[in-house]
Amino acid sequence: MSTINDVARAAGVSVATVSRALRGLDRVSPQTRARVEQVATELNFVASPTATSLASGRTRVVAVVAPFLTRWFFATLVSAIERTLREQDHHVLLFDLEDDSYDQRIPLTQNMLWKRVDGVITLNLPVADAELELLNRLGLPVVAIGSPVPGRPLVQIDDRAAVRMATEHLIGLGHRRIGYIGAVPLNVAHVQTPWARLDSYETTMADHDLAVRPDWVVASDWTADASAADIVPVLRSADRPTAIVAASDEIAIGVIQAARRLGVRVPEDLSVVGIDDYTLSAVMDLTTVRQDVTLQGQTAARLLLDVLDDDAECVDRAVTIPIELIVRGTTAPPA
Amino acid sequence: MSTINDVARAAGVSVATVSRALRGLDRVSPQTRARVEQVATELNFVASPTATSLASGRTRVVAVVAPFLTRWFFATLVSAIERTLREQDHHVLLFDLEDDSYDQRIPLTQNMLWKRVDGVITLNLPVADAELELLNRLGLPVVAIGSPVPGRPLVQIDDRAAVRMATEHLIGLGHRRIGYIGAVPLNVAHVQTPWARLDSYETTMADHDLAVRPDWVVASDWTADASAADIVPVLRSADRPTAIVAASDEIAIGVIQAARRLGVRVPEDLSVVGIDDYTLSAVMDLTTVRQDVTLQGQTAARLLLDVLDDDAECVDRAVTIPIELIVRGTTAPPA
DNA sequence: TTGAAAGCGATACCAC
DNA sequence: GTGGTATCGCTTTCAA
Repeated sequence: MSTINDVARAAGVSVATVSRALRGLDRVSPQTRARVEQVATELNFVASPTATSLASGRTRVVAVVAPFLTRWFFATLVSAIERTLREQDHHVLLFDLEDDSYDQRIPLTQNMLWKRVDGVITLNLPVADAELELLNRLGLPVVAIGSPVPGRPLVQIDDRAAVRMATEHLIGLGHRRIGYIGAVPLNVAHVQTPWARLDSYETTMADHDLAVRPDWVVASDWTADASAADIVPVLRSADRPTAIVAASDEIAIGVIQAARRLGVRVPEDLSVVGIDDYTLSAVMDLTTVRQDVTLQGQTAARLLLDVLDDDAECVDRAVTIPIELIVRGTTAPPA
Repeated sequence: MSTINDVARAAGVSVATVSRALRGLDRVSPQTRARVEQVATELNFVASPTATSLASGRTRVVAVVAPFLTRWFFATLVSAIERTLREQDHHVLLFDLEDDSYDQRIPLTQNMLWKRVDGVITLNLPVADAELELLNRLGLPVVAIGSPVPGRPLVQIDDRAAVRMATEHLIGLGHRRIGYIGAVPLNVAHVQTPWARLDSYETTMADHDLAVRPDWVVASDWTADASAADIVPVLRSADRPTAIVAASDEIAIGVIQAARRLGVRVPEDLSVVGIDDYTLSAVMDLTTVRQDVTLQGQTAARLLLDVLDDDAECVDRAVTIPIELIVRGTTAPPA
């Protein structure tokens, strides 16, 4: 492949001129630019990004850092981010910090980021102190989604409002005996979303003078498989709740399947509401609070691009993406 | 941050020695190496990957190219690839070629790859002629998953065997009236997996002297929402099949939900079998042919690393990952 | 075992 | 407008 020297030689100009011409800078005559562009095309010239980065100090690459990837929420975010960045000629370097030993994760390191990326987008990633110090020391712009990174802009939904919306939907239908699934196991206690959601459930119940029964609040990792197992004792008990708020749609689907297996009819015997509006939620006819995940990804990417392009201040701003109740078939008034 | 010069100065040696010492090359005395390493640590030195790449010609970055990302299959692959590559100090540059206009995709370009990555892994990506020519011209090692790239190694499952396994499971249960969903709409006719699966269904039926009824072969894009809608006419017809082979688990889930809505009991009135063993398949109690997606990703990554490390020949090899029938509750003998 | 110096392929400043 | 050239930070001969 050809270098800028080849182009310069073939076009009969200097490399400086080629560089200017191809990057659309001014101080290049139209004829010169045209000739250079033509030669570049003929020679299949594309500037070496590695050389460009070394000289300019910018990589046009953004690190996207996720604690998992296989979950729908994260994959959707990554997709949205990638496409938004690409529109501005930026690329995504992806880090899946999942460890083989569950309940742990790989830490962010200098060697993942240093001189490799211009900025970072974290996806629901609670950062450790050492990581925070690293990001600050490297002077990297960061935008957080979901879980905040101290001092950095944050894109999120209002978790409390989402759960309140779900819970009050059930209350509005006449439910009084309402359980909750999605309390966090201790090992992920540093993630805030689960806490905020659980707390909002409790607050909302209290606001309506409804009792929170400890045995109706069940912990579960956020998979359908686990929740299907974890909810069984609640559904089996003689006096069970008439409705369940699930912290996510995947959890909700687990609950629905468990109910079906136990002969508990949804929604006649049990109403179930989730949060997310996951890919399968429509087909499962699941009532849910929708969050626009793609919009969250786009917003974060644009926020970061603004900082990178304008060298603008990386403000400690928080953007909250609206949510929306989608009533479908898994909720109904209690029997 | 510090450069190799800072380290050299602080350690009282030349940059050449620092370079050798830190990369573990020989011809460095143990004492020198120790001193250099210590100084490097003290100064938080990490070699600039951009400078290293320019000098060495290698980026230690691999492009992972997918037509979608939000689908479970692709996200799982990407995750496996990222983790495998990271173990060998390689990174993933991610490209989601999905276009806003559905049924189309962004093409691979020189500027995505040239001097930016050392190799490419394609995920179920049928490459156009121009793209193939580009990959060859750039001399990039490529490993394909799912959809082959001519002349390059391929990691796949045996789609035909998978569908045969699913179909014969139904036949073995006594079914004779077996339908199929997952034929491709015309706009994605270039993807081969759907064709292979459909063809295998037809062949298997023929091998067992069973009729393939055209009205029981339904086209559908591969989402649960679509399949739930597309299967309705079949389920509604007076003489409907007693069993359905779905080209994927997501499709199968759509079928099951449609059946439920229409009052068709699964598996009493209708058996359903899928392919994948998707995240929700267990909780949905879906009989399926499992494919190990993580293993496919790992295998592809290792294949590519072999080529990159050993400068080995990029053989036109095909690795077929085994599949396995998982019998669960959505299949049973016909009434 | 170590060091000097020539690349790698662009950018960007400063003359002209 | 255009060209010369120092510079980015490392790798890699080649000598010593």
